[in-house]
Amino acid sequence: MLAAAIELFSEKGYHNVSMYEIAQKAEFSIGTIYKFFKNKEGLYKSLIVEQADRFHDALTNAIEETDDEIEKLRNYVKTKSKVFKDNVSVVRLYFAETRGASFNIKAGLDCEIRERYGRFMHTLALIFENGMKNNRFRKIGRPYDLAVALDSVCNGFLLLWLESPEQNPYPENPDVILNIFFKGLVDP
Amino acid sequence: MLAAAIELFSEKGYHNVSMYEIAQKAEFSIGTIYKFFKNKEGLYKSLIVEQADRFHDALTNAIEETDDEIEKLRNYVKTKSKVFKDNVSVVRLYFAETRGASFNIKAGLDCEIRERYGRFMHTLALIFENGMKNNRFRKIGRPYDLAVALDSVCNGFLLLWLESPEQNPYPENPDVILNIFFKGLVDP
Amino acid sequence: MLAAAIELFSEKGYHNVSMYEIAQKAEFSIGTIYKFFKNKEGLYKSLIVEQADRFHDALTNAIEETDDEIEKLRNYVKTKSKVFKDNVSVVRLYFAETRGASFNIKAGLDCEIRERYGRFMHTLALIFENGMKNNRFRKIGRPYDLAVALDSVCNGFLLLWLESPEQNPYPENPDVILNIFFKGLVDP
Amino acid sequence: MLAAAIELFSEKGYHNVSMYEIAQKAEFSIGTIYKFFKNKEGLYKSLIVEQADRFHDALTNAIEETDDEIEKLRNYVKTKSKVFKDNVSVVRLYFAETRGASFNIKAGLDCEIRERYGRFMHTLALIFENGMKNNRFRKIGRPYDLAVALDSVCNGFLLLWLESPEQNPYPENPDVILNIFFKGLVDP
DNA sequence: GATGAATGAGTTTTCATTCAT
DNA sequence: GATGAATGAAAACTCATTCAT
Repeated sequence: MLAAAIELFSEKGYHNVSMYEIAQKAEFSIGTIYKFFKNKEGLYKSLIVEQADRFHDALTNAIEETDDEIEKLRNYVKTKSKVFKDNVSVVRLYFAETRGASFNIKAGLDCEIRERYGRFMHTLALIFENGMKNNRFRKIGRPYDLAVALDSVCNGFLLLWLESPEQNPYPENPDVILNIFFKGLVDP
Repeated sequence: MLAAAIELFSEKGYHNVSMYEIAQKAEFSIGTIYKFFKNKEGLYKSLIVEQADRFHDALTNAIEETDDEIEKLRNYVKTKSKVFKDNVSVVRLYFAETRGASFNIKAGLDCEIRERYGRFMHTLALIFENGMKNNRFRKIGRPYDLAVALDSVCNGFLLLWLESPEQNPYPENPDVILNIFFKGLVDP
Repeated sequence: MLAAAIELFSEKGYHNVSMYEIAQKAEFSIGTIYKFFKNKEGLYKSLIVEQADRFHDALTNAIEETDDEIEKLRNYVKTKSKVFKDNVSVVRLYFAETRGASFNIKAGLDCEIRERYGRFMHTLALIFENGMKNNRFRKIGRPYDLAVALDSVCNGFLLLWLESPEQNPYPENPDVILNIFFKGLVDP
Repeated sequence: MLAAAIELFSEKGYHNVSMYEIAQKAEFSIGTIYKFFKNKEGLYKSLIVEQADRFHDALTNAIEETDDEIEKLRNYVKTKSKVFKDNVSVVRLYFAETRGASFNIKAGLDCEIRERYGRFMHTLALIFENGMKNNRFRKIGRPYDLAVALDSVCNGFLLLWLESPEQNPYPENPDVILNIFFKGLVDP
């Protein structure tokens, strides 16, 4: 049922999908959907939250696999790429809710996802913070800023790939992205 | 009239704003709106296109003010920050249409804005390309990738600031953003 | 102005023509139309009445041209054919108002035209009445019935021609129609 | 539901009846009407087609009840009179669509009914054709013309009766109509 | 428990009519 | 007098939600 809803919402957007369509695709009756979810917003919200959790869990796990900060970032970029490529249909919604402007549901309902996203950003920031303490990283910016920057760049590339996968292949090698941060554009 | 529409669309999203609301806020009658725009989609589209053009023009001008590549980037970041801060209400829509998933209007109508955005990315990429030719920039990535990366990072910071301006002040100094690119996080 | 209105009403029907269209076609402003006619209904009504009068006047004149009853009928059929062929655009409206069901304007407004039509039917009936008195006609029915019958048959043929002029040419010779009445289908 | 729609359309015309009115009269909700019919046009069309079929079927059956051509015509006139008197409310619509100018729905949708009407006219014409072959009928005109003429005359009388039933009683005896054709007005 | 027919509030859009210029 | 911009009432249609079966 969630699968059907995800696909439809992602393809046409919240407001262009009717409960009837979802019921059809899910091969359930409308009434049954309302047994599981309070209303359309509830369905959308729990769907988004579930997926966001899946994403963040996968990313958190990837980061925790190793103690080396550089390797952590590499794992992060690799996993983000993999997870998103495996869930193309959800990514558009995920971006809409976290990075763009979510107009899908009335204001206030989206903050739950934003909050989870914010929490994950802090996890990511910790890597930079620790790396700086270890002197593995130079102090070129505040850790949280760097976390936001890295995540934004990954999203930027993913979006490019999403729009035209053959013209803009998402970099196979995570270092293509990481080097932008690791190597200085100007300084030696 | 456009101002009223922009504010409402930006606040509540295309589908959560009725023509009646727009008419009320604009202090025009519904009929009058339909004299100026073919329909709701037409109003939204021309509004978005106009604003996107304004943004891209401002950014293009900022870039062209100087010949020095580094100064160009600095101008770009400064101007992007300034323009977006002066147009808070439109930025959410602009992001929705260019960076997120636009579900506002049926597929195909949004490509016009995406296309303009893509064209501007190429302009931005040119700076990196020339900088590399001049040896002002090291070749740490493909020019277009760097353009996407820089723009994404700016958007990331802007979004942060948009969500909670006091907690996340958008960096006053453009170098806070640029240093992430200029200085290597790892290399020397 | 009337010409433009007639053409549009006849082509698309009262409800599918807007005052704006009429104003455009007539090369007048909307305001000017409202100087001449109280409202859309007024325009339609006076237009219809004027045309109906023209038709009935032409037919009445044709009848009065001669004293011979058979010749009167012949003139009637000939003139009806001629007048209608010369005013194709109005005929559809005329039929809608007199023979079909006029749903163009709210009930009660059409009776004026029906009444004029009824009056003319009496004029036509008089021919049959006199013809019977003169023994030029056999008494095969009530004069008014015969008038209605003749007029109906003419309309039937005109309608046929109107729908597909090349497949159903309106009889050149009025006797094609009149013979149906003059000659007995069964009796010798 | 159809009954309510027929009555309202027939009384006020397609454009002067709102879906709300129909829903009220039918004691259904607007939404329910749209479950059964795609839109207002769809409701009108299926309503008209159904009724036209009923009429034509009844007339065709009446004709086929006997082999005698004169009796066929008598049955035709009798049945037409009966069926129309039993369906007063639909007759106005039927006339509007078949004999008058249908401006109810946009061009092209009405041809279905016209076509059915045309087909029936050919059935009627066959009676005259066969009657002429059998020498039951004199050859006073082309069979199709005679069919059109007979049908037109019936319609003329029905219309008269429809407008003012007490002033113009529809002839009880079908021969009142048929004699106009059977007996010659002029010839012996 | 599951269903899906029925509901009707809410939306977009049109267009006859007015009236300030 | 002529104009046509502005109005807003009214209409078609959709769809989230309910509830009797």
